[in-house]
Amino acid sequence: MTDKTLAPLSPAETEILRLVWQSEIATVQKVCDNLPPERKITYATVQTLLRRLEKKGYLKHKAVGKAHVFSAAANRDDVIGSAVGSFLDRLFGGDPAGLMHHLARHGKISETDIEKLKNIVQQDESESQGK
Amino acid sequence: MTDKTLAPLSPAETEILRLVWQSEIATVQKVCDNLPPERKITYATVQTLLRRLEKKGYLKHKAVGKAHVFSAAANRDDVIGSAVGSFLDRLFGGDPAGLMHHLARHGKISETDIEKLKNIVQQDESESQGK
DNA sequence: GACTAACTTGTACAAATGTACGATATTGTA
DNA sequence: TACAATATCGTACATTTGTACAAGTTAGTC
Repeated sequence: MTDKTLAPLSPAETEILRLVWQSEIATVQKVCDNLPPERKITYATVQTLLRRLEKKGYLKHKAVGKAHVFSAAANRDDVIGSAVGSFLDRLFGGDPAGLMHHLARHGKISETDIEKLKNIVQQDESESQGK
Repeated sequence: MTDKTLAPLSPAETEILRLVWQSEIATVQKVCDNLPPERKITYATVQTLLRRLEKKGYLKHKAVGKAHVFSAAANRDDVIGSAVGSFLDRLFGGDPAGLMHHLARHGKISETDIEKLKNIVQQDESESQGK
């Protein structure tokens, strides 16, 4: 057992959390810089979201110079897993195939992508076999 | 153009909307019945959510007997598309492959699923070719 | 050592969300 | 036709969410 289920992530928090995961030196400024250009949101707002993410246990920070550098405090894969899980529940009654189906039908995934997936799954199967 | 972007769906609303899509005769009672057993939520709450969904333009209703029967007022595929889209943006920076990858790595999809996907994609490709 | 630029902290606040009660209306039934 | 069961309607309300300003702090610079 790693962490006792953290408070749920809000959409805006999720967005910011992803950016922190993405950059190694995640300071408020850095996160702002990495926001998509169409995303109009002030420094102060990003800061608030980071604070909340820390309070909820998704992030931690250490002071470096006068700035705070944020980093993951919870396992990224677990967090993604639970976010995907509840999204799947809500919109597809928990069925991943429904989601995949949607993506495939709308050209969100190519044949190449599918080939890669196959490899991953096969890889996984042989692993659990050998175990 | 079909509908001018509706107000965003909240998680709870999404959950209920799916149940309406699912049952042909979606009355408040029916939706309650179809909730997963672990989901503790009263009749009144479901009713409020349905009302809000209607106000937002996702549902409409007609009176049948003393009850209201709800049904889709917006294209289901479009709604799912935009829900998936923003979810993807927030958690995977818009990259569907990231999501698929996650699902594959966590055994959420089998080789059979993948085979089916391949068919869908190939189908699609030949269609757009012939057009 | 005083300035200034870049930060953090404290706080605010309207709107959206999740959840639900009480009152009123409708309908089939005894 | 009066009753009981079942619905809807109006409303409420504590939290959470999204967004952000103002005041205080820190660290390098002249």
